[in-house]
Amino acid sequence: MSPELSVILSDLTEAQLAAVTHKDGPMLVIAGAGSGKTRVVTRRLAWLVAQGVWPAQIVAMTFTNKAAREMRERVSSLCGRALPNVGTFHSLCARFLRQNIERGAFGRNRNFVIYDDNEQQAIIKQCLSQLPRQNSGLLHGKEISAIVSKSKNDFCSLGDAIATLGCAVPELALRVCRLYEESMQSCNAVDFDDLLYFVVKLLQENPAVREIYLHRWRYLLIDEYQDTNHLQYLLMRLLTSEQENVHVTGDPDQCIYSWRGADYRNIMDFTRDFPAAKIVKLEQNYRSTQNILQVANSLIENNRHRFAKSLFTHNEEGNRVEVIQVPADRDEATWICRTMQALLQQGRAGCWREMAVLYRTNSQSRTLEEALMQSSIPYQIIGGVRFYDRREIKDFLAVLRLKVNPSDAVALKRLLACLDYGIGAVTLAKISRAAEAQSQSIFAFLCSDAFRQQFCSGSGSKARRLEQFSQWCVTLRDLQEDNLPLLAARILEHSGLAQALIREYDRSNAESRVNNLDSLLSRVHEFAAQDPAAGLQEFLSEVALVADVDAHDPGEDSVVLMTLHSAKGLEFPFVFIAGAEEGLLPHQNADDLEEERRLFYVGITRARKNLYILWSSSRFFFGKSDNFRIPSSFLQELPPGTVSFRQERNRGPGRYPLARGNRARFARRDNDPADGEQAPFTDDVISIIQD
DNA sequence: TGCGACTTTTTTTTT
DNA sequence: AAAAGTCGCA
Repeated sequence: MSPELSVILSDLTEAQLAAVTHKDGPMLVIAGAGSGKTRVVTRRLAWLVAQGVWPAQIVAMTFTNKAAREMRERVSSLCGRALPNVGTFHSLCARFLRQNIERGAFGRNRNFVIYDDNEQQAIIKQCLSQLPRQNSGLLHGKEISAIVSKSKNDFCSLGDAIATLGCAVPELALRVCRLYEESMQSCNAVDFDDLLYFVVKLLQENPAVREIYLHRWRYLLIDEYQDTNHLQYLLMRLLTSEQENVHVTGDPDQCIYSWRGADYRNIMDFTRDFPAAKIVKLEQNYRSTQNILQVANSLIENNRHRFAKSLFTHNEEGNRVEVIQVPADRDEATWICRTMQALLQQGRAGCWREMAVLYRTNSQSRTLEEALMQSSIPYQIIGGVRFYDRREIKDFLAVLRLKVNPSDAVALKRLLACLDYGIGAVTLAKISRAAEAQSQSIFAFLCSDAFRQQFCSGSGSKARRLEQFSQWCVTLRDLQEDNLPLLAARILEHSGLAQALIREYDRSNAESRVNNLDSLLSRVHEFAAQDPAAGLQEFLSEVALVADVDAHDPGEDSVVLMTLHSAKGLEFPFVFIAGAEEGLLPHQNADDLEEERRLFYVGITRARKNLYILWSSSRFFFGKSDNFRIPSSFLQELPPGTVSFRQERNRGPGRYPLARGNRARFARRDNDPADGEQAPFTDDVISIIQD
């Protein structure tokens, strides 16, 4: 055996070895939480390369960039080769469409832009506002996006999607949905779902194109298969040839995205789809203590719809899982901080990054954040407001997008709102109509002489402002530069965004926003360094597809805060699950109790050593306090011998002085013990940790 | 026509 | 508590 191969095959159990050394034909790997799935997947990829498969013939699809990046890095360190086709469903499809979109009849060209949810909503609102007066207000933007998304993810007609989802005004909804698709096309834009939808359409309607890719891509691997939806299933089928070299891995107990169309029946039915499939079950857990695993097992056994599977471990028994009741959400946060500090002081935890707080909703992070700041505990929050969602960043991105794609009406509208030319929605609508009459994009029209004749010939200040804006557009259009970072810098400079920010905000506030603009520029630098051939368009594509979890930096020594959803695939020695209350976990709006249970299961199985589950008798919602919270019904499903329940009666004195208006103080990370705001739980915490 | 002050709604999870 | 949406004034 070559030394390389012996590394690839070292330290594997029999089951893992079977999964790793499977070459041709379909395979299903049912991989329980912590059973070494990532290891199996990366070893198999390296093994295929060692068998002589070209890296370019392997396609591996994941849900997050982080998972893809990790896979690429591990494989390249195992076999020294880079795998070019490892990526998320969305990024691989985006790349495919850049090369092939003009082969389909989608009305888009290769410069298409990807609209995120906010931009999608902007388009939908515009469509809604075009409706006759008496009809406005009958439909919500969210309803429309839900219909559009469902029709693509289920690959069904808009009419069917409307019927399934139910709508008070179905005909009207249908009209708006069609209007939406037209507007997207006229902006040369696609939404997230379109990325996959168009690829599936294209492969279906173009057998010749499909043949090319089947020949090029010989081995298909799909990670987290339990979370695939019908559209992704169709994509998988289209990319699988008669040889059926398709390898999927997943865990039905961790299907937590059914609200996005994920259907765990895909994984259940895999052997029906591919009768020749070999199945490997990985049931030994290498991550958690026996106690944690027992808690997880007995919880998930309450689900009726599942694939029989029971995880076991040879790890030590470990501490009992703690369930703690606190009086209020602030106390929950304080208790967590105190416990974290105690864990570190006692040397039980080696550093901050070994600890994570998981919760059901992003809004829960605020209270936790305040307590962490006050305790001077370094933290990173994953999710909530993304860097790329910040106002000033989106403004900057809008200029870049307009430069690449002059049809981007949403970007144009956004810019008019933030650069104060004093041009509002009404004027823009007028210009838009005039542009349409000339069958030009708005941006192209703004640059034209026709626009100046029509709108700038008057002598008023308005005509002057429009003329100035027209000039601004022309300059933007004509900016030329081969060097990507330099181009971005010149565009920013020309945009006048920084000046507009300084005008709008007081000095200190503007400063951090201008800094954010600069840090976007440095991201362009990093991007260009990584991929020198890439242009603005590639940068924008990548930016549109980054997820919250992708921002998680495991190298940074800080406590991690994130939703239970984002935590899938990660592990931490010490895990705190906050807000285990009825209405929150399970969430009141959830329509599948079993999925909520799986979500809790995912949270529990993230923990290696210690697991703390908290619930609070009162909590702030929508600015009001709910004082009658009851514990999650899931807590009753935990095995009593393995869990210890306790009630924390003390109220943290920190709650009152910190109530409001003191954010600025938190921002300074100085925790002065003399100010009497030390939390009162220290003794209790130590007793918990010692038992 | 544009903008600021007021009122209403919203928070489930995300590529 | 924050964001979005509505209304009315300059």
